[in-house]
Amino acid sequence: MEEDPVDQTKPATRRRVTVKDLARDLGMSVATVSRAFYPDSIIAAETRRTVLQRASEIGYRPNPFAQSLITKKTQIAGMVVSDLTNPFYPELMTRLTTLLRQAGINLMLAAADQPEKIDEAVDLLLTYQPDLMIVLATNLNSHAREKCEAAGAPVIFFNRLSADGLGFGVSCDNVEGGRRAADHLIDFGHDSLAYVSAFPGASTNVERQRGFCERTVERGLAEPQIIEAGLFTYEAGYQAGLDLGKLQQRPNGVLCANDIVAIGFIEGLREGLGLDVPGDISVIGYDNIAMAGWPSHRLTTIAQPLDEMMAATVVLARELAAERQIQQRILRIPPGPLVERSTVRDRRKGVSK
Amino acid sequence: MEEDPVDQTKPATRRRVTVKDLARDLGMSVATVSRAFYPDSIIAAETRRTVLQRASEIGYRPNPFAQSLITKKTQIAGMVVSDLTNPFYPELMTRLTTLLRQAGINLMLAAADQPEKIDEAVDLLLTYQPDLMIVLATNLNSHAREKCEAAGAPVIFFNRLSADGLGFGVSCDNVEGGRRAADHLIDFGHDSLAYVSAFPGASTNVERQRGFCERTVERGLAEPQIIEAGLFTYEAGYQAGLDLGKLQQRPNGVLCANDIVAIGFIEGLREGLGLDVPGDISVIGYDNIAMAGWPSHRLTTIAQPLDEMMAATVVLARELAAERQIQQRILRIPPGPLVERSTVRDRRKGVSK
DNA sequence: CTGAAAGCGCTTACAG
DNA sequence: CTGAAAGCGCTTACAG
Repeated sequence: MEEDPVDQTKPATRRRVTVKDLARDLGMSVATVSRAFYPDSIIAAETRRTVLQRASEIGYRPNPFAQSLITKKTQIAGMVVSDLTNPFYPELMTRLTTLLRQAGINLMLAAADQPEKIDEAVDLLLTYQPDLMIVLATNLNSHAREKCEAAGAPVIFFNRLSADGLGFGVSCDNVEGGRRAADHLIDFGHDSLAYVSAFPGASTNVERQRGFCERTVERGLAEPQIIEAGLFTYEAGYQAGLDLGKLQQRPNGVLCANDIVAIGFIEGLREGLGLDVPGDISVIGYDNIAMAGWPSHRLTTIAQPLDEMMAATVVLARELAAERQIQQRILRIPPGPLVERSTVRDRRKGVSK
Repeated sequence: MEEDPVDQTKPATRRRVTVKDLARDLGMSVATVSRAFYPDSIIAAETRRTVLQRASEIGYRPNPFAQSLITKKTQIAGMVVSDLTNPFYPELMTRLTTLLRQAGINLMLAAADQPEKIDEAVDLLLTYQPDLMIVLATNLNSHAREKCEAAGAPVIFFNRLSADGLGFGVSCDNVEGGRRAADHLIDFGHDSLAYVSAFPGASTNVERQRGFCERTVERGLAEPQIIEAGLFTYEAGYQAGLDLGKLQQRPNGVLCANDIVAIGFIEGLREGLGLDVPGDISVIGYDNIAMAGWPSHRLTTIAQPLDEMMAATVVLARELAAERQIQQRILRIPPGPLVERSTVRDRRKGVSK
């Protein structure tokens, strides 16, 4: 029947519809059409409605590249990650990306399997003139931070703060979290404590340790012993478990720098040293990742106030994507609750349980 | 001493250096300067050297937005993810991002905590005219795929293929992987097999199941029983473990759709049914994620040929970012080896082990 | 091989 | 409130 020789053999040129097309279609100038997309610009309400209406009909959306050439804003946030083996971060990334999208901000990724290579990745990303950077799951040195700022992209440190305390930061009160862990252990009759330390340059690690140790001493116990795991990984935690054997006095209550370290640590204790958790030693983690709730782990842990932390980040990101200069600041969110599961034993004497 | 009143109080205007600046600096035209950055353009080798040299001295890099306005290429790949709770994907993301960066391709993220919302995320991303999309850890419906292609972004499905078999795909030979698992179990004396199925719409799941079942029958055993977990998650695997109790005949060898399901499944068996793995039942996973090697799991599993899969993806991405039209194709990589750990027992009679 | 000019798709003073 | 014009930072025919 061949009634339809319209088959477009040309290579699907899919020319995007442009502001000119829409203007012609509406019999308006491109200037007017353009204005309809900016809430602050002066344009008749009726005109705006017409434009927006027709735009969505024919599928017009302003080309963000052309926009950014003029506005110097890209609505792009750079997300800098490295250590994605800690499940805390993937869990976070999807949600944060979703939230930012709802605020009209797109995420470009700068990742590096080796943390030292993160600078190169950031460099390429900077080429795209992101309005801001969000640093997750890695350490960004001051030099790199300055480079971002020089390129017009202020940086938000999520969860960890930068070493020099500059830049924007969103983090929970890790000192307080550490204190709570100490209280919990001591309340439950533990009298010999230890802290499993992870990356020494990470503020989270340092602060949790400080809170934990401070509070322990305040409560009249000896300063907790420190076991250096060195990294925020399962493997490092596992090794720390083995290393516990080298301590002169065996602690009966331990706070680990985070959940993934705690999970490795407990395995190390069990497999390597044949110790029982919580029978011989009680262990607390930090973060409350999904895995902490798995039957194989049932880890008692301090939760992070994730929702609040993300909400704060989005607010910050919106401001930075919209405005020019904002005062740098650090946002501190109170720590989440201690989630009791099965890795802390009640050692109180005379307490029937 | 106040010898240095040079403090730049102006708000760090950081005007980016532009092609004009560089041209003026070199006493050349902007056209010539521009050409230096395109290997294929006609320009004296000497001139190119000079330009590139000076460019890197004063920190000039072409503005990709301005470039893309003309070239219609953005060097941006959209990465579509959703289910990041499966550790397989985060492990992958960092490495893939790194590799793509080395090829000069930047990654923009489209994520959604609920898989149904992925379309909206893709929509916003499309605004940035990515040269291609890479789909990971989620299902993209045909409609969304067509939308991407209509917007000029061909899509590469990584690990999973699209339901309709269209688009580009990089995946290992999951049928063969399933067959190997069957062979291993049968070689080790198992005679009653089962498959724990995950998301029914995922090609990985379907193919592994098919290979496993086919081979089992070929070897003369009864068709494996199917336990429906429904999702690629720990929780689904755990529930499947409990559900095993409902089977009329208890299998002694099981292949799970992937590692994270297998880990949950084993826990379910242990905690819920009091069964011993591998004493009562042998279990094999698929992927060989880092967690499979942890002492708490020691999961026997079929490895994915990740390096090859990523390399193939990068090659594809480069082509798509550079050229106009490329024939769609599916790349099949042979499966990785079966990694023997501690979740499969040797049941052969008369074999001293 | 190089340069002057047009133009990519937008926004934004500047007039009216 | 709207339109004509300039210009963002580039690339690419087109001449030479």
